[in-house]
Amino acid sequence: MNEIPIPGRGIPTIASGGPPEAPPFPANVTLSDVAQAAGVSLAAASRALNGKEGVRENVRARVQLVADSLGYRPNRAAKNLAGGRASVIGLLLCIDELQNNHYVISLLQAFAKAAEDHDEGLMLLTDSRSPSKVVENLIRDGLIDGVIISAIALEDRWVEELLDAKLATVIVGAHPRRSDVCAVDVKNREPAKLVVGHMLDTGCERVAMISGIAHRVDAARRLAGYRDALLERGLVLDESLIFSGNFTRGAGWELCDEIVGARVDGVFCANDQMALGLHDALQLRGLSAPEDISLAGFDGTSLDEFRGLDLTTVVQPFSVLADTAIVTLKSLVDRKGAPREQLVQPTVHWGSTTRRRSAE
Amino acid sequence: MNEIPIPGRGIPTIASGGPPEAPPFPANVTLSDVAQAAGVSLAAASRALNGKEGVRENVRARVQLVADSLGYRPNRAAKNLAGGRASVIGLLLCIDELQNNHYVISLLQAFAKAAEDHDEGLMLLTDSRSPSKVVENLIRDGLIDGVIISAIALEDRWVEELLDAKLATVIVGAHPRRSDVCAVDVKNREPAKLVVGHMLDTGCERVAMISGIAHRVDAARRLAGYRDALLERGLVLDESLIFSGNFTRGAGWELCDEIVGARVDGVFCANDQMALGLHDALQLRGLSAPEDISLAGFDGTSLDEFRGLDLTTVVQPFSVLADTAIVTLKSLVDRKGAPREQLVQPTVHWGSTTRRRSAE
DNA sequence: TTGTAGGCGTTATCAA
DNA sequence: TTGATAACGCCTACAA
Repeated sequence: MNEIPIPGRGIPTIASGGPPEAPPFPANVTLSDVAQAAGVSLAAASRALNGKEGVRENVRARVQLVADSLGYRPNRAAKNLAGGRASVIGLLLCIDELQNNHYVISLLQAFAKAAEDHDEGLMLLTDSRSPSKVVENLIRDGLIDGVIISAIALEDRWVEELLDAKLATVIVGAHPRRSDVCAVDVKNREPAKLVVGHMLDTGCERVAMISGIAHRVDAARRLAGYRDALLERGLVLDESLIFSGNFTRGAGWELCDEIVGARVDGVFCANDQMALGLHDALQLRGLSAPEDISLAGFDGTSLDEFRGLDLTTVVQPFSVLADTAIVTLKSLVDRKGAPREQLVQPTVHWGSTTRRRSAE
Repeated sequence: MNEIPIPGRGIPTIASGGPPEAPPFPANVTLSDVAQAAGVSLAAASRALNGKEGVRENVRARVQLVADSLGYRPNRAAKNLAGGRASVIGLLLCIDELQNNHYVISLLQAFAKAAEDHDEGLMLLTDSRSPSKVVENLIRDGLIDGVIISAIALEDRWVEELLDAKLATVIVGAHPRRSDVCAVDVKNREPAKLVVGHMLDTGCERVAMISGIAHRVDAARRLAGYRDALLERGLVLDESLIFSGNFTRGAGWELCDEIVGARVDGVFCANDQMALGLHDALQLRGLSAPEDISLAGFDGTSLDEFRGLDLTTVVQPFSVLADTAIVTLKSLVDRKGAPREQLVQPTVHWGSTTRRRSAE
């Protein structure tokens, strides 16, 4: 065992004490450097640092100390190659959605933060090539431990291929058919019912809905919530008040005429984007919310709109969603199993586009 | 040399012919598998596949063929560990900018595509932690070959730290002070001048400008272009017509009153977001472009706006920007050197918010 | 032009 | 509880 510091590497011994003289970026210090400095074997150092058992507590503490003082950082490539985790997760999104879909952007943002919190790298995967190509790469490249996919931002065939592969996968949102996959989603039905109910309870008599893309699970659930609210109050369901949208701002904008023509006094939109589009169109017609029409959305992605607009909306807990998804994925990677479906509770932001309860 | 397929790995020999029986994802085939199947050594196979010299052409062809038929994919982690390139690049952005900054989103989108074209992985790096922390990780983790940073989407200290590190770095945009770094940017001054000139040449007599964040290079250059256009036509520069904005939609919205009060008949905005905000505000006042006020922006991020709005704007060639940046970074990683500053030519989209040339 | 062998930094499997 | 030692998959001198 050669205890002499390797020339050129400049490994400070513990005795020489204190933090390194702060060269901006000390030469890479490897596990073997740490082991040497701590006077233990490579294996012991590895175990100590990874929290595995089979190390005396005082040894573990010493190794940890040395590692810290040396500024040791494990090399992820090596870690990965050696069969450990890569500590990198993939996030698969529809690249084109990024442009105008605020939900996707918020998701991306949340995952960026959550990944950092979990000390995981975040690899951005996109769908511009064929699914199988990407999936292949994912699995074989050995660069990531698992994938998180946004169901709603991806064509079905993508999701299918991914799920059929044996890569650890967590889906954010719900899959229309498959239940053999871990999914993390926000509750859709309940809060939709809550918001619509609120409109009905604060003076609205004809509440319309702009629904989302028909075949999507979240859209269906929000629509169900709308129905729930009406039925619960013994109101008849007027199908002509359900306008079919597509989650885009343009949809809300274009449906304005029809909606105004239907003489409604409240509109629940399946997402904020459509609510915003509708709001703009209404504004141009000199109509405002909630005076003329109560307005509510879903997602909470428009809270920071620049103008006064303070939309009532169901706020997705993006950070919780991301965090949960990552925890689930890690658990999957470690073969610890994970719950099939986890529904996260959103909050409702009661903005100024709906009336306040008279009781308040 | 054992030519017998290793049990459990199921490596199809060439003789057994054709593409594998399409198990969705054949067991990982390694370089050594390829070498074995091709009847050459590991080293030879490596050389052949990596285009290094010292391999007979026919051997190279054969290895390539075998590799393809086996569906060989190099393991990036191993490649990286062995000192080769990781084939992963980092993209460092300000995570909060993602929310409302269309430029950043477009950039991200472009890089996602470009990275895929170059067969590079894209690691999303964010600025939520301290710079040095991230930089450290980048350098030591050994997962990425270099970083691309968006200058305008990052605090200066970030850029500084990154540049001071010895990691291969390309900056998209311009750095206010440092010139010792490779930068890729769009031309700002010329096209700004062109657009403003167009407004002046098509009947506008008082053209205002909403500038961007003062200390940013791109903002300064666009402003310079505005000045150029006026001066070139021998017009006096009315400083009161330069309104200071901050690149947000809200800025355009809020400046509307002032601008209308200044009795201008044209406004050049330092980016599209401000132009959109201004447009909305004008529309609410019953004013429209170009009848009342000619309007132009910069970036080209609003072309797909949902309503009729067809804004005249300088369109950034995002894909070219991304491609150039990646090529430059790769060249840097390979220590081949690269040009200090590369300016990419944008195009101008002549929309309906400015008048047409009378000649047309 | 080829092949052999050593090493990249970790983790994991064994003996001790 | 420890510590050698063999993988992991690849690249690259160096030797043949």
